[in-house]
Amino acid sequence: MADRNERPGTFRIPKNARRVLDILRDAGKPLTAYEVLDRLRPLGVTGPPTVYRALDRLVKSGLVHRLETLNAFVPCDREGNHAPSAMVICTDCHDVIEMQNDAVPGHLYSWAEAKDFSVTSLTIEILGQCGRCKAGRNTAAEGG
Amino acid sequence: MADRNERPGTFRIPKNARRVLDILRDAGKPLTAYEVLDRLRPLGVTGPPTVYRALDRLVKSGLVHRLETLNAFVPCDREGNHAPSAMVICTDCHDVIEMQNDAVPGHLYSWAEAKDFSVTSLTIEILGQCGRCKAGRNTAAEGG
DNA sequence: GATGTTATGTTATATTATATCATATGTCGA
DNA sequence: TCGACATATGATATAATATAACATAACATC
Repeated sequence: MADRNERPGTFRIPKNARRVLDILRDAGKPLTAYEVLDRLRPLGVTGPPTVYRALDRLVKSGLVHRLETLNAFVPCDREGNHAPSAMVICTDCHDVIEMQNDAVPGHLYSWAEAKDFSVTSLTIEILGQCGRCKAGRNTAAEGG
Repeated sequence: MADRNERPGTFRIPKNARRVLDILRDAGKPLTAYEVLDRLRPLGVTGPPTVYRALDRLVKSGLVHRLETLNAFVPCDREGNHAPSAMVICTDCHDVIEMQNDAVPGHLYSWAEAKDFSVTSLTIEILGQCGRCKAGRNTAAEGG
C-alpha cells in the first residue's frame, strides 16, 4: 500500500498501471496482455491499448519485465533493483525466476561497449524444465 | 553453392527451407516471416504456413536464428557451429552481429543446470546503437 | 506401382500489437 | 474558480504476427 503514494526516489503510478501491476503480482505467473485485459474487464476496461499503455509504463520503469519468448509479462521480483537480469522460465509450469548472477549482464555490457556499441536493452531468457517439473512433483503447475 | 547438396555430417534441406535460407542470406538484414513471404510470392508461395514451416526447420537445425525482440530471422553466420550465441542488434541500421564470446552462454547453462534446471533454449539479445550509426557515418543503413 | 512418409498448398482464424481520435482527469497559476 | 496545459484514459478500427486444420503432392522403398 505504501508505494501507492509518492515518496522521495519514487514516481507516480497512474491508476491503470497500478491495477495491472497488482494483477501481475496476484497472478504468480506470466500473463499475456490479453490475459491482463480479461482481468480488467470486470473493472470496465474494454480495449487493448489501455493494457499496452500500462504495461509500457511498467516495463520502462523496470517494475515489470517483458518475456520476449512468451509474449508475456511478470513483475520484477527484486526490491529496489530493477536492472535487467536473466529470466529462467520453466516451459512446463511457467514458473519464472530472475537469475541473481548480475555478472553475466555486466559481461555482455562490457563486451558490447568495448566494440563501440551503446547498449539500450538487454534480454536474456533461458527456457527449459525446472527441477520440480522434472521430478514430476510439481503441484503448483499452472496454479498461479 | 556446395551446401546445396548432401554431404557427410549434413542433412537434407527441403525446397522451401532452401529458398528461405537463400532469401535470408541475400537480405543481409533480419527479415520478418511476412517479408520472407513477400519474396516468395513471385515463386508461387501464397500462405504464411509455408514460410513458418520452413523457418521452424531452419531454426531447429540452427541454420537460422530467430530474433525474439524483432520477431525476425537471420541466418547463422558461423560455419559449422550453430550453437546458441548472443545477438547484438543495432536498432538504427538493423545490423546484427553474433557475439563470439561463447563463455557467456556457457556460464548461463552451468548456472541453470546447477539449479537443477534443464535448459532447452537460450536467448540473448542486446539492442542498441552500433559504432557506425553513433558516428552518423553508416552508409549501409537499411540497405541490406 | 502400391504404400507410407515427408513436404507443400490452401483457407480460415487466432493471437499480439498499434494507430487514431475523442474524452476525461489532474495540475497549477491568475 | 476558472482557464490552459499536460497527462491519462476510453473506444473503434486495423495492422502485424502466428497457427489450426485439412487437402494434395512429391519422394522413398519395397
